[in-house]
Amino acid sequence: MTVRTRFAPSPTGYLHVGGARTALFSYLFARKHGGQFILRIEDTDLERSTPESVNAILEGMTWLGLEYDEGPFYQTQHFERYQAVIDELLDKGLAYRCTCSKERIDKLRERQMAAKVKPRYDGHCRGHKIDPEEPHVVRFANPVDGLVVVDDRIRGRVAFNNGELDDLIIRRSDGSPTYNLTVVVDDADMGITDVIRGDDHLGNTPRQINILNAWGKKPPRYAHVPMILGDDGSRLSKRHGAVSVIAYRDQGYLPEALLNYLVRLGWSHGDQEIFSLDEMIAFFDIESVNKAASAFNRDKLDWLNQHYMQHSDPLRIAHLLSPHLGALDIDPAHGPELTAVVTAQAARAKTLRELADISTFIYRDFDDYDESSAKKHLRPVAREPLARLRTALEMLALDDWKPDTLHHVVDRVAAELEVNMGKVAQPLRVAIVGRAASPGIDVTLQLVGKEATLRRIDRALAWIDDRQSQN
RNA sequence: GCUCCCUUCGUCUAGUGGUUAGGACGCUGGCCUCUCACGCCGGUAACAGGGGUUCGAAUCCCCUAGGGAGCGCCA
Repeated sequence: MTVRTRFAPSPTGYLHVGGARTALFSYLFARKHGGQFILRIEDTDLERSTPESVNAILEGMTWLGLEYDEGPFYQTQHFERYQAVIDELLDKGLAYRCTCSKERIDKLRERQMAAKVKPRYDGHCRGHKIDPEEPHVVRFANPVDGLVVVDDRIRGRVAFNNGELDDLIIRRSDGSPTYNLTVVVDDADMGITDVIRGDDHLGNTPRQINILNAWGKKPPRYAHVPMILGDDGSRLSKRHGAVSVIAYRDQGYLPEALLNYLVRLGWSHGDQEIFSLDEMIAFFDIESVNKAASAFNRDKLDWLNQHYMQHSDPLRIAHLLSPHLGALDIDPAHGPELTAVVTAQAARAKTLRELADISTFIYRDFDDYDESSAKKHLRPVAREPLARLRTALEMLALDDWKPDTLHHVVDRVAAELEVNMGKVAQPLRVAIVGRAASPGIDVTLQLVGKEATLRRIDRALAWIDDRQSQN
């Protein structure tokens, strides 16, 4: 039987990192076994489902590159099928109509909590003859005794006592089917062989297995993956920063970095940290996913993101960087080759956004000098080196405005003045960049260009003079 | 309250009866060096606690503690 997995989010919000990891695991499992990965939107909650959320989920999946072979399917389009199955269950006496009021159920729950027992429906309407015309819900007649065993690929064997389970509602009084019924029907109809989902569903699994068994279908294999926690160990939420996959994109993270980060959360392959998608597919093993929840750690994501910015094709990074420059009102067309910027700066930033941020000096004059940098390097002693640099650089032909010649010029000025390279390069750097950090001085000058370089040296000279005259 | 699940450095993890408990992020010392990064070398730091089983337990069993999820006419 060929493996078929699915990712089945409910469209009540964006695609968050926990869902993304579940999707990734399902995707990898399917790919590894040469099977299919299916996307199914669980939109049966008409109240909370929105088309915006559907779009956000699809957008997130696309950005991550988690390609599905079938779908997206929408449960709202399967309503007739669900009704048919419920009717079938009703006909066979595997489900029954129930007219218990919410008030009665609430009271029952209250009493049970007070008696320190697990709140559950008491089967009051079981065996009652109820007129289908009367307002009612349909409940699944759960087995009263015996054991349901979930043979989970991650959790191992988890047994539930049927006595703990109650007769869950499978059709609401408005006629709509409920979650536990719809998943079961869709998974069976779609031939899903392996259900990989969040472990908040572990408790639903025995109920679903019971429905499947009653209905005469073979349950799929299950794998319940633990949840992702915030960096403080509590449930991941907005207050931990971004949880939406799209927010990571907007902040300048690379999809491969997020994927790589996520795959290592709860799973490992020896000591390997860096995984291409192909390697993930080759090595991923659902059985070795950890049982414990894990905390999301931004620092490690940053490290991976920088790694990929540094080691990916500069042309691709350049394309992805472009919009971030645009957000800073910079048109990269007016400047050096973007790939040159990427090559020079990638090792200096954690995100594309930061990469854009530290590269603005290449495109336009900075506003103010970084205070401590200017104080340290634009002192009166820097006047002479800067003046000499200006003269020497001005004489350079545009064709010679290249790293090696530029390096020679700076080197020569330092030699003439019999000072260290740093005494010359640092004032120059602050003059050009506005602060004391940038790529090598030769590369920095090349990226900025001759015209801006001379202009900024003049500005620095004026600044030094101005400052001196004030004292 | 009840049911189920979980517990190795701060964090992600390796480890499946015998290891100086390994790697990675972070932090940190150094090297490289025109700066900042990158890179390289080194350091810091963990088996939740208690009982067993065993010649020997991070590894097996039990208990305790702590954490989590579920107990919807949500998914």
